[in-house]
Amino acid sequence: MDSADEAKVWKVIRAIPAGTVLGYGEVGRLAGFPKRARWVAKLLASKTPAGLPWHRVLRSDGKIAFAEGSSGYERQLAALKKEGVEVRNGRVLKKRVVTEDEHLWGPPV
DNA sequence: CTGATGACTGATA
DNA sequence: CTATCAGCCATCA
Repeated sequence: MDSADEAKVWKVIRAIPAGTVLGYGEVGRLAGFPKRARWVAKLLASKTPAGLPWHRVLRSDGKIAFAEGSSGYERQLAALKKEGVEVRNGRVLKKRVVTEDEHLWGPPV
């Protein structure tokens, strides 16, 4: 895994609009890695850059990936609510995704 | 090399 | 709706 691959992932995550969420698998797919959801999760677990909106990344079913009650869970939940995302019992309602919007890959940040 | 593990996913019952 | 199961893939003992 080169840092270039990681950079793609960061770029995708940074492109997620506030109040919107994406799944690990979707982030991986948009970054060009269809079957690396776990790898993306691993990246976030250890190499998350400062300022990255990692809290906008959830499981495919819209639930927070952390165990309920854990510190990470609390932090992510708070951050999501703060951005206006509706969360019910650890699950995000009306999950809005950016899907295949190519403008995502427009001008470099 | 082998097997276990994990911020995962999709199919099935 | 929840519960299992089988893939998936990088990392580590």
